[in-house]
Amino acid sequence: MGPHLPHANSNGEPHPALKKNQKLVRDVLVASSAPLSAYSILDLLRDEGFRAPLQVYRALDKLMELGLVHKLESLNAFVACSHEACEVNEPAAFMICEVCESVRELGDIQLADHLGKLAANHNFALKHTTVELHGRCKNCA
Amino acid sequence: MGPHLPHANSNGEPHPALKKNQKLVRDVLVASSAPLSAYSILDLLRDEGFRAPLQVYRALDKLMELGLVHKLESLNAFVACSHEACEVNEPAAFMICEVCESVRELGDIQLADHLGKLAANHNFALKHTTVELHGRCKNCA
DNA sequence: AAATGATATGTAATAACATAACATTTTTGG
DNA sequence: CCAAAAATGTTATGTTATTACATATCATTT
Ligand SMILES: [Zn+2]
Ligand SMILES: [Zn+2]
Ligand SMILES: [Zn+2]
Ligand SMILES: [Zn+2]
Repeated sequence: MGPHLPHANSNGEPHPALKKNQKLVRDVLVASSAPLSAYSILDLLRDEGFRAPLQVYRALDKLMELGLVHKLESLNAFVACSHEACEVNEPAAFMICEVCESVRELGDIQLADHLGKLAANHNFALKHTTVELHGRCKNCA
Repeated sequence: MGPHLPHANSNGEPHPALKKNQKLVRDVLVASSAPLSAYSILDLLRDEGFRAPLQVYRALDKLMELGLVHKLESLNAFVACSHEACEVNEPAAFMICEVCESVRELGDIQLADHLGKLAANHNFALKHTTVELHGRCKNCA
């Protein structure tokens, strides 16, 4: 706890407020080509001092809140956001390859629109959508 | 094959081949207004002789294969199909109320179409889609 | 009827995913 | 500096799902 902290934000980081654990978790997700489970992340961060699942889940919760990470419900796994951060404008869909495990995050306006109208037609107040497409990617077809 | 098998289907059942456990599991799902976790189903079937999770999971696997039951990935829970059985024509989407836990299964052709084209545009061989809408239903808004 | 093979079921143990509860440290704002 | 708030560390526990192996049931073949 040095007296004269440089005190971040002098840099151009889009999300300067990330804490140590949050940054570590985000980094392993960004570096990974496939989605990672919370426990995989835990294993990858043992050397950085991680000991318990909660350290991972707490970081993930915050990162998801910031739109920097998304959860793939059908895999119980997590991916870094492909964009700067989705935040308000939610991701529309994920295409998940069952062979190479690659994930592509799509921001299809028309799809979001369609789902919005679908909900409206049923007087359903839409809060959050989960759209996950499983199959084989271009390379693995 | 056997000489004189009555060979089911003399009755009007859409899926005559259901085994005892499969029928029990299906019945509790049909009777439930909310989706049920596998362990809830297990508890509900203690009196019928169920003792272990696998009895439930095996029945669920078969029922899902037949299109009689669907899994809600975002809840880790299961619902009976609202139709006779989805089988080939997959369900398009589920609207899930966060208040009353009601689930409405939708078979929106246009949505299925849109997702199909989206996949095709990316040379993605689509096998299965998960679309789950979270929010508040008409009654709970 | 007896043997076979395929499917369904029973049971115990364990793996995988996630949260509760509480103590301690760090950060932040006055 | 100080108090409040946020983040972290740690243990224990809860929840969801699968592996492994034994047994039973039923249709076909001998
Ligand atoms: Zn995103
Ligand atoms: Zn692939
Ligand atoms: Zn259905
Ligand atoms: Zn409702």
